Amino acid sequence: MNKPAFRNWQSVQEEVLRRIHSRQWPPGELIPNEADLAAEFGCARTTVNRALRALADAGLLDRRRKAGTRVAAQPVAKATLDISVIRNEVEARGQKYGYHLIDRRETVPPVATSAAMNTPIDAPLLYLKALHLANDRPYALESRWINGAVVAGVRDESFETISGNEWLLRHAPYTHGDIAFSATNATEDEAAILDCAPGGALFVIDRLTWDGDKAVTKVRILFVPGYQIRTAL
Amino acid sequence: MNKPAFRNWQSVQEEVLRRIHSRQWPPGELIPNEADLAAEFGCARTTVNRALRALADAGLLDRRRKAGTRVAAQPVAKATLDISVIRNEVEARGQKYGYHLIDRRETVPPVATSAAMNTPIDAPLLYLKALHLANDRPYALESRWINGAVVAGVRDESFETISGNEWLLRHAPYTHGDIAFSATNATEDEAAILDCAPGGALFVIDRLTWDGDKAVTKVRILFVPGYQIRTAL
DNA sequence: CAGATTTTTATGTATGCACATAAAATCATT
DNA sequence: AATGATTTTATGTGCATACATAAAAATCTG
Repeated sequence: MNKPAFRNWQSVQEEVLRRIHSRQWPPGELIPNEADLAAEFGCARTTVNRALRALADAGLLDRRRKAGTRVAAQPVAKATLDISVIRNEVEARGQKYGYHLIDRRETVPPVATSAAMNTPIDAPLLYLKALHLANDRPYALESRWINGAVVAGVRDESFETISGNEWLLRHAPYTHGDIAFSATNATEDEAAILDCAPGGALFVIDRLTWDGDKAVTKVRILFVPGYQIRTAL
Repeated sequence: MNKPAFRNWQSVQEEVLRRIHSRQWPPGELIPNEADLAAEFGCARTTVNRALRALADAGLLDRRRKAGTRVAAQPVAKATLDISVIRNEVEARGQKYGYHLIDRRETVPPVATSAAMNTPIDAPLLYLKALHLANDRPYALESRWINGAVVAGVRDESFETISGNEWLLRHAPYTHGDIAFSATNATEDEAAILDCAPGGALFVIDRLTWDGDKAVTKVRILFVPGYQIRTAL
């Protein structure tokens, strides 16, 4: 075997990928250790490590100290979705973005909401309901609860020209959150707002955001029928 | 300022994260360069680099050569979904997994399918339709087209005891693919199979897998109403 | 032989150094 | 002032080395 000289970690990664795809290293198989690969590729172990680590991050390799590195038996496809600001999403499609505030009030939320956000059962929260538009057509309906006790200055914001989405991103720090995707049938109300048939299948994003142990905001976004969120594998 | 001694890249990352979350480094702001941070943290620049690179990968920092590193103005939340084998998904919930093959035939697909898979319009493909069960209840309905010209040995597999999902993972190499999530209303047929109301909102995963420039398989999976896919941010 | 202990080994990471590279900033030239 | 060449600078990466750490494997011990 001549030495093709793998001079950078990307080329090493490509070669490893090639071997995985070609089944030269089939799923589940133990691959040579870093030192050996480094010798074979004619580069430093650091470089091999970088390449393998990236592949492990991507879910294609399983690595364990001492046990070695093996090709993932079931490459848990990691679909990385970019959940951007809706405005950006719409504009990225080359469409005109529009925003319309439907409701804004400070009120005591349903118990399910205060429970999920871990707020006192009788504590009022700020509620926002707004419609996002693409080329003047309904695009997504956002219903949001904001914890005014955590987010400074929300009560002074009318949200008539900026969505909770964007405002919070700019003003509310957060440490972590979780997100869920699902599908639901449009209620009569929702159908009227989104200009679709009642019962239409809506794509749903539910998101709960925390700053330490305090809930910042809980939002549910309903997308019009036909909406797709896509990504490469 | 005393020196807290940041001895590893994780602790550096934590500190940087803390400064971002606390708005000490607000969104859009340029942060000190690697060398300065290394000096401040009392570690090597390499270590700072590792920490910042990881954060950039996560979408929290924007980095450009010479221009420096700044806090992402709009931290595109990257939701990383683990699309595992359905069997694993079910079993991970502690439920009993079941599988039932509904249909298997070799036939010429609809033009939309052959177009998407870039196969000759009159070329027959292998079609599979199967139901995944959790605790003996319908869980997901899989409809799949497989390119027999690309996948060796598919024609010899009955798929009566193993899903296309798992079989392909073990036997068919692939280089890339794309995936889309959406919502749809259950047809009469689908409702009957999934034991739900016709028109019920189903969560949909569409996936198209390639090996180089040849399509390997195209699959649509419909999940029963109520299905959620979730992840942390 | 079971169970505890030690050894071995592959990955994980910190460091100093060197150089590559992209892009902003500056300077030179017309 | 517009254009183009040059310098500067922050990030990107490679490498040799050293040591840390987890976990498998081997060894010891009762």
